[in-house]
Amino acid sequence: MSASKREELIQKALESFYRGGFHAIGMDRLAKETGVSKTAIYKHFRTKDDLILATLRLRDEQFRNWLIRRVEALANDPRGRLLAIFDALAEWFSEPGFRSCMFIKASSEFQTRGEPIHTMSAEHKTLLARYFADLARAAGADDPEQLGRQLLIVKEGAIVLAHLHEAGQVAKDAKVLAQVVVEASIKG
Amino acid sequence: MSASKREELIQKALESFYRGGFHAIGMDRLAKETGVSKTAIYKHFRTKDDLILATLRLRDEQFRNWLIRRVEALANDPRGRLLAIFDALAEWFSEPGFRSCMFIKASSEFQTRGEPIHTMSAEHKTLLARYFADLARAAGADDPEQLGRQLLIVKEGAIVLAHLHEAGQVAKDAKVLAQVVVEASIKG
DNA sequence: AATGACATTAACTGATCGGTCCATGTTGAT
DNA sequence: ATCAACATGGACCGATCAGTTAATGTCATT
Repeated sequence: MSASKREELIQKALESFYRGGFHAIGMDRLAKETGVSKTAIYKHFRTKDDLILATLRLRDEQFRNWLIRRVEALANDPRGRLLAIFDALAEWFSEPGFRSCMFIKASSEFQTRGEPIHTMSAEHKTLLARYFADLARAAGADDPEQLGRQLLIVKEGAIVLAHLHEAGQVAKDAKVLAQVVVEASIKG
Repeated sequence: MSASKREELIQKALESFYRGGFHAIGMDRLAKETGVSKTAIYKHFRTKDDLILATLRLRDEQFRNWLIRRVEALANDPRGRLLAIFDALAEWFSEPGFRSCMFIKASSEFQTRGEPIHTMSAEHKTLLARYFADLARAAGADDPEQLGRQLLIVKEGAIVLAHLHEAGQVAKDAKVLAQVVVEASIKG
């Protein structure tokens, strides 16, 4: 299997797991949906968990790249970018395929601390917190790390509720919330 | 099976599902863990989903009762109670058995809108938003519904992150965040 | 003591689980 | 043309899935 074929498999597995859930999607169904035979899958991934980890690595990269680019496109100054996070989120929520965050779902199904999938989910959130903190620092926040963590809390809460309630309303509430906390955290 | 026996079954099933996950816990294992035979379970619940719904109804009642009582115990004025939500959360996060929110996990495993379990999860969050809005109204918030929804966003985000990162730190960040937004939303 | 209503265990259904094995392609280098 | 290397589908493994059936056990009422 070529490297691009392998990436294609991971991408399709990602979509299947995202739509169907990790435990709910079996390897047989996955083989059918990806078009790659089970034997071929197990040539490249020792276990289902390994494949899940590969999809999460891809998702982490794709999501953070997407977010960073969207934020950069939507605003030019650091303070504006902190708020643009939530405009990007609103766009995501309104996509027809939106089904919450893959890592929230992963940590819901793999709950034990120390479990690789759980750890991977935690790391994804750590990287986001770091990105937010970098923006906060550039914007001159009094405590950029804290502001970063707070904005991450808002983001995660918004995702959970957008999946359950009216996503447009949730996005608006989250943005107003972000404005308030950013305002309060940047005295300059 | 007596009514109290039935409640006991639902309570034990709740704990099993909370610890193990909904798809991951099979009915055989559930029978073993609850001490109630599979036949007896199916006498009272048509399907596994029906049993899950019963556990969620119980959880909704227990969690909201617990939260309301904790909040009432921790503060006497409405404004203080809005913030006490996050002191109660901190207590919950530090419990050894804390494993995120049962409804976030339920909506992660049952993702389709309209599905009873998904709907039930959404309703739980709606009831919490209503409670928060009631407190916000009593505290004289400019837009109590909005403040209620915003505090719910903070709560859900904090739960997700407390499950992944250092729970104590998350609780502190959430409380500071809540203070800022409450401050900004109550001009009186 | 006999009866009826209920709970129980345990075997069983067909389907699916994660994972393996094998016999058959398909391919590229010699 | 041959051969080695690899990919393939599909059968297969024992275990488990949700859910059912039937035979046995328990117990209160009569």
